[in-house]
Amino acid sequence: MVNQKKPDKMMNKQFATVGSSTYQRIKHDIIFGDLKPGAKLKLEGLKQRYSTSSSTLRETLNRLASEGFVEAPEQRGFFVTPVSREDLIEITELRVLLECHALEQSIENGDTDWEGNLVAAHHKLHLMEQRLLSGDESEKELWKRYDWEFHLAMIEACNSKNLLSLHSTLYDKYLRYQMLVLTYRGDVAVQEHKAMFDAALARDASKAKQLLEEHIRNGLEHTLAAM
Amino acid sequence: MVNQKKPDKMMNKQFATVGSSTYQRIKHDIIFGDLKPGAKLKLEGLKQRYSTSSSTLRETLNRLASEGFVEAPEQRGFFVTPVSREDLIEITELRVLLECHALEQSIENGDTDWEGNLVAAHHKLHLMEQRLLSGDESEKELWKRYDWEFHLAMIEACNSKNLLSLHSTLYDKYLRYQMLVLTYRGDVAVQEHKAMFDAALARDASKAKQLLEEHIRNGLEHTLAAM
DNA sequence: ATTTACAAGAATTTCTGATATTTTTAGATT
DNA sequence: AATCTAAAAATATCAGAAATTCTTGTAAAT
Repeated sequence: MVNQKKPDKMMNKQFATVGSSTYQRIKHDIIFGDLKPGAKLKLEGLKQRYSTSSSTLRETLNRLASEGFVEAPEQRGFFVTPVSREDLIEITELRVLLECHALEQSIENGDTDWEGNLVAAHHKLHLMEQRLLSGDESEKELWKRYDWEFHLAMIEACNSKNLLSLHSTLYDKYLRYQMLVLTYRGDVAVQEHKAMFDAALARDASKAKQLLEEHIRNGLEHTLAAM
Repeated sequence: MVNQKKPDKMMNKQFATVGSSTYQRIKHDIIFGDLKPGAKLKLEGLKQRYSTSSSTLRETLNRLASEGFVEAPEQRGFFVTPVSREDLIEITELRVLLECHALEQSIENGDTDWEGNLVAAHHKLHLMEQRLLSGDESEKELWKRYDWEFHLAMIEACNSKNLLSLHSTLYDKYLRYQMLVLTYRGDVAVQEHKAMFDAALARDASKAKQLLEEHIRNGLEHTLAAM
């Protein structure tokens, strides 16, 4: 007999509650630019757009405000956090600091599972990059997902939930800037990924860190130039 | 509790809205242990305790959840985030990483205002430490405020709002652990503060970083031993 | 004795609607 | 152009109720 505990709930497993679904959707729309930087977020409008009530919306917006995707000046409502060159530079510097540190720890602690996961993540990213190089730019979201999963796989064995959590938020903030300029660095980025991947598997933490730092900084230059 | 003073025209209004006041109060009660780690936060009870409605409370708890002071498992309500040795170690490592980096930047960029602020902050901290050494442990909140203001003054010229914001949250999390064991390291900490202060004023970034790292790690050992 | 099943009760999530307060706007005045 | 004020818009807060989910105690089954 197949063991199916709760077949009816498994369908809606993706987003259990209206609250978390709304959170995901608004965050997505901010990161992918559907909600423009600086835009006023009027409760009335959002109620319509996301088919939900003001209580749920205010909870969501408060969460996003505390993460830095939304600004909530006292008694003046909510705004999408504006973008700026300075902010992008700050975000990037922090990402270099945290991600490099996490990478070092991860390379030190990573076990066989970590390696396996990393190989898989790099493979999937590489396949996607081939498609992008051949001109198929149709699936930006998928591309960024694989990029995220690769970077996460690299640092996942760092042994610090707090660090992974901070890094995840930073990555999302960086991602918004990337989506804003919306260009692909092409073959260069592919090679950088491959080099980092090799250094990590070879457990060469020092080299991996250096490559990662260059990779992130190159991305910054590319994005700054396009702003 | 970390408290930014706002030199506004309306100083008499400590907290403008019910929401922000409730936020401050609950955060304070978590950090200072009035709301115990792991405790269930029942809406009914909180409504009474903080004299506010469930909407406002849910907004507040969502914010605190996103900062990591509260856990909000889906459809099971809210809990004060539990404590653990591992978490304390993670927090400490992150604080070393971020605060040392910020200190380096700050020493590099700090101008005359920065120096003046730092001198003042260290002076106030030092006065308070003298009182503590002479046995007057009556004002722990004040002591921690001066400690915070000193550490903040050290890194305030780092030129990164994002970094200062992350650091502030980390400091608060670390503070909860300190308040949990509630002991004073005494003369040793006083000397560490003085040495860091001198190195920072002398613009010796490398030495200041090293001293800061030791200072934070010594605090960790002290807290771990008392847990 | 331990596990399973299920119904009653408790708690949470979500929504509606109402009120007080504050901010924004638009028009009038200087 | 700058300022003031009244009206309109938006926000913050609250109370309460419906729907859903979780918890728990008790009975039934293994």
